[in-house]
Formats: sequence, C-alpha cells, structure tokens
Amino acid sequence: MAKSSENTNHRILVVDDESSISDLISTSLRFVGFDVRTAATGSEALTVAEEFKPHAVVLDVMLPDLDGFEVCRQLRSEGLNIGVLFLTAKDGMEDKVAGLTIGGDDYMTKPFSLEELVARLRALLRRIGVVEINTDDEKIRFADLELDEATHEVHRAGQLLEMSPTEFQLLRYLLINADRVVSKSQILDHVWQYDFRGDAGIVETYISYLRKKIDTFDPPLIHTVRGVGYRLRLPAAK
Amino acid sequence: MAKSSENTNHRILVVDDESSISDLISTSLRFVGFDVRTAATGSEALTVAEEFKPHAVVLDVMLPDLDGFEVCRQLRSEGLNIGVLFLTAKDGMEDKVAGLTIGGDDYMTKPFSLEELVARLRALLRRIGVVEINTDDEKIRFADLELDEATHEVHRAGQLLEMSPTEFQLLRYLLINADRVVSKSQILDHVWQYDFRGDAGIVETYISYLRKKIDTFDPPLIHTVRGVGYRLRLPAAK
DNA sequence: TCATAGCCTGAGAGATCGCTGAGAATGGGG
DNA sequence: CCCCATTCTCAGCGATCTCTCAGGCTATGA
Repeated sequence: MAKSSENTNHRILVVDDESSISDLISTSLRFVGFDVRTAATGSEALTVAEEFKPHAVVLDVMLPDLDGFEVCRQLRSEGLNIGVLFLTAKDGMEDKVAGLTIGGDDYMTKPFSLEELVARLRALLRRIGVVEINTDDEKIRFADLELDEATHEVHRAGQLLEMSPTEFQLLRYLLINADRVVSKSQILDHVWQYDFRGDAGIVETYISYLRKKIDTFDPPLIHTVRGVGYRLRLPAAK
Repeated sequence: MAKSSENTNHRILVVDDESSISDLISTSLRFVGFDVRTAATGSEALTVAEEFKPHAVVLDVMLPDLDGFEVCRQLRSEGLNIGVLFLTAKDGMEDKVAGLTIGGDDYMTKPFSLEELVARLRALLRRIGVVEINTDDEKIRFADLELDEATHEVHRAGQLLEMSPTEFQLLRYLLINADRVVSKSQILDHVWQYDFRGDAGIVETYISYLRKKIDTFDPPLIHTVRGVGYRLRLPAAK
C-alpha cells in the first residue's frame, strides 16, 4: 500500500470488537496517512466520536452492546456529516445491511482485502465531500494504461479490457506502486483477503492472467524481478 | 558493512531467543551505527520497548512465550509508530504468516544475509517516516554507476544492466564500501546467508560475473588488492 | 628469471524460480 | 438446476541462478 499525503488530517474511527481486525485495519489506514482512533464497543465508539470528530467511521455491524446501525443513528442524530463504512460477516445479513446504507455510506463483507478497504474509504470520503482534491479524477494512469476507480474500467491504448475483480485489484496495486518492485508477499497481503491461507504462487497465476490482457500490447509493462517480485515499468526508462 | 552516521540515534530492538542469532544481528546493527537493545522473549520485548522506545523492531515470529504477532499487536496498540521486521524460519511457517507486510512492515526468512537485513531495515525506517533524508531517493552512486534499491535496477553510463540477486547484493556491498578495501571473508559474511558453509572462492566467481557486466565500460571500477580483497575506485584517485 | 601463492574464468551439475495450462471447486445468475 | 465466470491448486517445463572445480594466468619476492 502506497504512502500518500493526500489523506493527511482525515480522521477515521475504527470500531470492531476483535482487536486483531481493528489492529489490522488501523495499521493499514495509518500507513496510508489517515489519523486513526479505535473503539471496541458501540458506546465507546460514541464517546470517542464526540471528541475525535471523525470524518468517517469503519463500523462492524456486530458489536457486543449496541449494533452498528444504532451507533450509526446516534452519530447522525448529532447532525454531523459522517460517512460510514459498515463491516459485516458473510452470513446473509448482507442484504439487510445493503438496504440500510443510506446516503454516501457503503459496506463490505468480511473478510476483505486491505486495498479494497482503502479504496472504498477514499471513495466514501469523496462522496460525502470531505476530500476536495482530485474529486473529478479517479483515474490512475501509467503509460497508455488507464484504470478508473469510479467506473471500474481498464483501458490500454484506448481499448477497453475486461477484468475480473481480483485482476482489477492486482493491477491497481501495481499501478499505485508503479516503477517500484513489489514482492509476492506484499501483493498477497494487500490484494488478497486477509484470511487467505494459500501459497504466494497464486500471485504468479494472476500476473499471468494480467499479462495476457494488458501485455499483448507493446511494450510490455509488467516485469519480473527474479527473487524479488514484480514491477511496472516502461522499457525506455533510461 | 560500512559505518554510517545516517543511522545515528535510531533505536532498534532485536528480539530472538537464540542468542547466537540476536548477537549476530545486534553486532551488525551496532556496527552500522544503530542504537541496539535485545530481548529474548516476547514479554521482555514489551518491557524493554516501553522504556527504550525503539523506532523499529527486528522480531522473530517464533518466541518461547508470546508469538511475534502478539508482540507486534501490543506494541502497536499503544499507538506508537513502530516498524517491524519479522524473522521467520524457512519451513512451512511461511504460509501461516499472512499480513506481515502491512503498514510498512516487512519480513525475512532465516537464514538471511546481513546486508539484506540492514538494507531492509533502512527501507523500513524510510517508509514509516523515521528517516527524513533521502526519503524519495533510494539510490547509491559511485562514478557513473548507479544502484536503485526501489526499482532494483543498476545502470552504468546510463545503460541498464541485468543482475542476478546475488550479483545485486554483492554490488551493493561494494558500493556501500566504495573506495575501501573489503576482504573476501567480509564479503562472504555480509552478502551470503549466515549459514553458508562453502569456500570463499565463490566470491571470486561473482566478482568475475560483476566485472563482465559493469567493467566492460571504461574505466574499470572493481580493483583487486592482492592478498587483501577488492576495492571499488576510480583510477584518477591515484 | 623462476617459483609460487593468489586470482581469474570457463564449463557444467544441480537446485531453484517463475510461467503456464489443465482442471477442480466455488458461487452467482438465468 | 445448469451454466458460466472466477478463484485457486498443482505439476511440468524451461530458464536462470548458484556453486564447485580445475586449468591457466599474474603479481611478487627470492
């Protein structure tokens, strides 16, 4: 995950009762530049929110005391313009959550990937109008390759390329780290769901898929750095 | 390994229960200028960290009491911006360890080389923002030779040179010690994995490989100091 | 000048790494 | 319920890399 100064001073409150999850999330969000606080219960969340005044809340629906929706209601009742990103287990509750996400809110099912979390959170902040800059441009470009966060489309040389969700996320991670080497473990940690227990070999397979789609054009952009990882680069690069 | 004033006052906590390993690591880190403390258990690590306030921790995943992740969690839960470099055994444990590269962290499998350790640790400190200088420039230069840690590229006279992993590490070691003579055993100790049980003759072979790549240009930079070792230098400098 | 220790380098065996095709397992949509 | 897209595992292979070894070369000191 690339460090970015764009998030500076945006306050995010992370609410989850499993400390392993809230640690994982808060570490990632801090690293990309957010100012993060955590809470383990609904009431703690309300207390912390009062003084912390977060721009957005990452909120587990299932909490020991109040449920996430109640927390959300009470946060909103204070008239604050707070975005909420709900987290829910993948158990059928999803549809209910989907119905309850109003306004600019969003939800994700656990387990998720960290890249996805950050992308959704940024989109959310953009929607509720907290982030001003780059508000009309959600595209990442490298050479003649273009990835659009908003439309979820990828173009190379003006041509639309079909991507599966995982391919899209992998490509985004490579693009964010364009020109830098990223290891297979880094990719696994950021692009795959945090509970993935497989081999890093899966990354090779997906790199292969990606190459078949974007590197049938010239020049090839995805380069292998043997023993280290992968790197997006232009051959011309001096 | 070169002494460098750049690391001055950066505190590193080394946590490993095998004293041979933690001695090896702490000696190397002290030599390159870090302020080092060690701990043999997870709880000791937490105690020491409290008063030592390290900038980064080199942390064995396998500890007698708590495991490395738990130690990491507890260090982080205090909201401190601490980088963690995990050490893991090469056996199967790898797949159990997901999420090790989150938040700027990194990991290495044992056995590793000391050069690699120092390079990774510096990169980590750079990422988490402890090191201010050269924050966007991870290049080492000597004459018209340039090695880039981020892209893993080597250029001479503007031309890109392909390097195998070992060649890359050897060249980095020579560059760090530019103008100084380094012996074959020094090279072996720093560039090769610490459990390498072969002959120092391997160094000659790799020097030969390097020369074929970087010293086909003029002037030659790698010079043999007979009976002592090798030295990177410009001919003009006497 | 010669002898010798130290160094260089080519050849090649063996190990490792990464790429890819095939196919099983999963899950959503028609 | 079946079909299709997608995810993931696995194994074969080809390419690259590591390391050993041996024969030849070079600097150095007697």
